[in-house]
Amino acid sequence: MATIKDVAKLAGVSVATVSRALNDSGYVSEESRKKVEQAIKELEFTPNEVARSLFQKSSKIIGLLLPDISNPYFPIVAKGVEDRAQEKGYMVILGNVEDNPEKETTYMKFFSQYNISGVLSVAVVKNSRHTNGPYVLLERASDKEDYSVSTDDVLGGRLAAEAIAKHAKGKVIVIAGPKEVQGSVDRLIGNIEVLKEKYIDYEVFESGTFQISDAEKIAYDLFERYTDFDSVIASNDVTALAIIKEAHKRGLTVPEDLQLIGYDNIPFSQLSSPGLTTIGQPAYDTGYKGATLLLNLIEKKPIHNKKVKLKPELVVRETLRKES
Amino acid sequence: MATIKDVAKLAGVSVATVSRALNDSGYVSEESRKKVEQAIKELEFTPNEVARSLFQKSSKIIGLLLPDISNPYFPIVAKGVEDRAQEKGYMVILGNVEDNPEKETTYMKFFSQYNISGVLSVAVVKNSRHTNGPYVLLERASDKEDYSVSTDDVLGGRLAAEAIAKHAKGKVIVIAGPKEVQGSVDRLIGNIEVLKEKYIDYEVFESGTFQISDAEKIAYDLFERYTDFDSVIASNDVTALAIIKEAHKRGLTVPEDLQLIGYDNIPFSQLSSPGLTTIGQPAYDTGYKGATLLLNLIEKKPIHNKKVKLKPELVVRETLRKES
DNA sequence: TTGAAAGCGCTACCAC
DNA sequence: GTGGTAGCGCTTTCAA
Repeated sequence: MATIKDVAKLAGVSVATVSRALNDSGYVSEESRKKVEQAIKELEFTPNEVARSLFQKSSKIIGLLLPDISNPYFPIVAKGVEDRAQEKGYMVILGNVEDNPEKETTYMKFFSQYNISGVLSVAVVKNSRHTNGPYVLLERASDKEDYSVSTDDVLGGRLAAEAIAKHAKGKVIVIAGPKEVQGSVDRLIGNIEVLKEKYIDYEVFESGTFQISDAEKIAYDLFERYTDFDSVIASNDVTALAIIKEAHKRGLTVPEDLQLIGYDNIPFSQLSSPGLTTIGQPAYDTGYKGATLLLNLIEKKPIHNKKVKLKPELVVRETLRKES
Repeated sequence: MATIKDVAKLAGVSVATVSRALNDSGYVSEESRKKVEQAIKELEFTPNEVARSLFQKSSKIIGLLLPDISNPYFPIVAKGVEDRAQEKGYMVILGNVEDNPEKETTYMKFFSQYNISGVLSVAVVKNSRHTNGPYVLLERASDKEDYSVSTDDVLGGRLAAEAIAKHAKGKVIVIAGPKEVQGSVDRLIGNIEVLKEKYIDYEVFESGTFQISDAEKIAYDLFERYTDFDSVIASNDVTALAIIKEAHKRGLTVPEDLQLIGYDNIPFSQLSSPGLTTIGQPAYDTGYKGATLLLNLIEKKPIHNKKVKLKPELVVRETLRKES
């Protein structure tokens, strides 16, 4: 690897001049610039970012903390982050924290050891802000956090309940996600608001988890616990998919015997059969806009909007009954 | 952030001693070590990895190149890599290259700028070895590559075909993945070997892609093109799931009218209904063992096995007919 | 407009 | 056993 010294020698100037040319800082004569550019090309020189960040105390890397990379929703967020980061010449380091505060702490420590310039977090843990640097919360915004991009979950909850309400005949079961997650309580609020407005009979089933591995158990428990329902509002797509499967196992047809709606619009909700009607979370946008916000913070650009709110939308497929 | 100098001052020793204590290199008296440890604790000192890597010309970061992070198979691989890396105190930087050689080049350049100590690649692009450092290929091993961990795809292909053959009545359609990918040609070889051995009527349908977005089109084309088949061997689970859906749309029941088998055992194959019978690729193990191999390479430990081969296995669920 | 030189935090050599 | 110091590759004063 060629260094800035090699470039300087070849170009017949000092390293200081090369550095200035590299960063467009200070004065460099047209002539010197030409010579430097030529030398850079010849040596295939690329600046060593490690040395650069040692001096600047900040590297062009951002950290991304995800709760569960095997849940297909998060890779999409990650892709949004990655795309935006790459546009701005940043790399992203990914940390899978699995709702484990210890892993989160470990990562935050790593991050600061590497002079990471900012972090994006979808982690669930409260008070997890172990950094003084730029930090933006994704998806699970709390009131106290300064910067965040999240989806209007109350609205999403309303959308889901409205869609279900239109064709509900019997009781509606609402599956509630973990109470610690603001987003899932908001959805529940939205669900219930609508159900009450329309005087629809419902019951809330606490599932208390978002982990993919538990979805099947939830589905099983649901049918063991209740019998007199014909509609369910699931807390996420994974759960909804598990419920479809369990319903089929029990000889029920979807949506005739049981209609249901998911939440997230993960890629697979499209491939299930019947295709899952769900609420689309703008996963990619969340990542992309989150990264944009973070990068603006890092570059100390003026921020118009500390809390970006995205809108969810109803994605109609085949798990809701037709007009009845 | 406290630095090594602060520690030295507080402990009343030189920075050299602190460094030795930190790295267990050279002699440090018990007394000095105690004082240093005390000072470290007091100042909450953590070594600056950037400075360390500037000197060592290598950071405790490994790069992971993935072809498509939204394909649920890859996040599992990533998790295996991440777990192993974290055990050894390494971080992983993730790059989503989307079978795009340019993005791959960009990442490799980033990696070298950050003195990354090694890279793990599941990327499809040939001759993509833009590095002289430790490099291990995952999943898509070619003959020429020195280090790799991959699954025995011919065996996987055989397993799939054997399972299908047991209950095939009419023609079997074999969906072939992209020819550029060694793994998918190997699977096809395995498929055909068995089908020929058993004198089963089959046809090969070239799909030419692994991208999730194309799966539905492939499924549609399949039914438009052929009518006289009752079994399909899909090139991956995503495609298989799309075929189930298309079959249902056309009023066919699975597995009675159409039996099929996937490949990969992605998490969702379990949640589909009926549950998808498939060939399990040891995704997590691939990542975990790949990282182990890479880390051994980095630490210049003796390598027993340059090309690790993992065994696929049949995962029986509900898309194959019972004994007929 | 340019270059010499200091220094970012750390490691490793060498002398004591 | 220990400490002084050079130097990793870069940026940024400061003088010239």
